[in-house]
Amino acid sequence: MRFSQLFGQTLREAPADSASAGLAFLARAAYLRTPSRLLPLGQRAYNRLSGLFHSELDLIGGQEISPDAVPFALAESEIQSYRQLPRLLFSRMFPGMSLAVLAPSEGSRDKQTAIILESVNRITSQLKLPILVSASASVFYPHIQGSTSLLKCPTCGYIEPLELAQHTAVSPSPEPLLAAEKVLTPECPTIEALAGYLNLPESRTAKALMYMARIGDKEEFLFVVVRGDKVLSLPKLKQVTGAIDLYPASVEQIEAVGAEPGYASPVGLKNVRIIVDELIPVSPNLVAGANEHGYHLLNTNYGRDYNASIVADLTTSQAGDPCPKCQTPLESLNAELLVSTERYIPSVNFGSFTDEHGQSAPVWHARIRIDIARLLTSAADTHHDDKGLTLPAAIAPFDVYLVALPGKTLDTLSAADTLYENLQTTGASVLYDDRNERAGVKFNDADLIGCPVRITLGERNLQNGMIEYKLRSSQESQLIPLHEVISHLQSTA
RNA sequence: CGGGGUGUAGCGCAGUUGGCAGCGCACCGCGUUUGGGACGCGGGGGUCGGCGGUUCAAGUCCGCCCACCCCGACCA
Repeated sequence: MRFSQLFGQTLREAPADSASAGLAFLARAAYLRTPSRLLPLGQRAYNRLSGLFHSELDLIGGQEISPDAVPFALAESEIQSYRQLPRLLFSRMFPGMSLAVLAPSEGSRDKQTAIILESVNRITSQLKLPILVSASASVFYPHIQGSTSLLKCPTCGYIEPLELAQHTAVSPSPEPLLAAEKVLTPECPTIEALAGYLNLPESRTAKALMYMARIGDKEEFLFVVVRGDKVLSLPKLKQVTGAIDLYPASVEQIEAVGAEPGYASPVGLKNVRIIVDELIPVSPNLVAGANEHGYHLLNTNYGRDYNASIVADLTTSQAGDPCPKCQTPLESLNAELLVSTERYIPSVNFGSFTDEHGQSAPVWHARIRIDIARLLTSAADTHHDDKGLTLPAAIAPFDVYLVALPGKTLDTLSAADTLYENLQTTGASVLYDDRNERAGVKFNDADLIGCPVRITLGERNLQNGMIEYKLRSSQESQLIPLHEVISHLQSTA
């Protein structure tokens, strides 16, 4: 590629709202304008990164399908026998890759997932990217400005996003159950107001949350109860209910099931799917709504006053909570999600097959999304210096940055043209800076864009038949005879 | 959800008591330069985030909305 033909220009100053140093350099170096708007240089780096994953997936039997082919639907129509499992499908669609594991059992699926994570790990270690793998098999890039909050155990290394971290089981409080009692609680539609009015800690209250859930092709009203001091985790609620989508119920929908917005309670509700957090059954004598405007009930107790169809861990953790593995207080950190893993509970819509014993069995699915665009920005955050990008050779947009400096007596430009042609015939990708610019401009852009090798053809050295050969990663350059450039490049590459 | 901030040329920014929309970089032309972001002269480029209001006159004042950034909090 001749630089004079390149689409997109380098910037002397980064956009003011650049989210990170790496993103600032990617914008300055004309790789991209925003993380989702790649320019040709950025697309080349993206393609190389994508190619690394493609090669790894080939090695472990991954097979590509078109981006709009739905793996669930394909499994239903194509999988008949246990001999056809497990399979790994993938498709490519910006900003990354979507993988689907189809397996004959939970164990097989998790094994396939682990194999994929090993492949991801080989690439991230090749690129020298520091990553964290969560207990739920997602991959994160730790970054101070990351948009995901993780909890990490400093002792055993347990890592999980805030919303998914498990809680340690709490044994029931020995407190005797008291009789329920209706009390007047004016102007107390929130837990904070209620706890303040009754002069009780928020942990002595039960909080009701109402959602409409899309489960399969049906819509269902969910009445969720968590303790007043806890925050509901929507991802956990999705997991335990199998809901694809959740959204808050409207006032009309709440009233339709017999509850009172602001003073809602599971006590006395009929024909409603009640789901409670696991802390509720072990927390006696909680204050809950009375389903009557302005009133709450003291001393409600799970099991005595109401029951639920599901009792599960439903709340978000926070820094300081005990590690579920070793009880050490968890620490929080920010990170970017690079690879997300979702493991599904089998469903009739996911396909079934005949197993070794002639019995019908459901297909187990996992979906893994690799965010290649974010991997690129993470690589830029990891690999840069004060002059620009220093991306690993495997994902740099070009192998060689060829600088031609015009001379007074020698025709350096046609010498550079020839070298450019010759380099390309060896298979090297070359960004040839043929612009009519001063040397400083070219060198600065070379540092900014960060191709692993820089070759400079100038009159000063060409008089002696030499060119200047410099690695982006090193400070010094070396002089090499012009006719040995190609062999030198091949021996060091 | 609340509070604060920002929004003006591709990028970075200035714009005072309301009075012709500016600067640096980038871009175009000519000339001089030419090994680490040159210089001179000339030039082009604007829905001042959007809608409405006040006013003879709004980038500027008022109201509403949108987007992004920072901080905080979070619910039936």
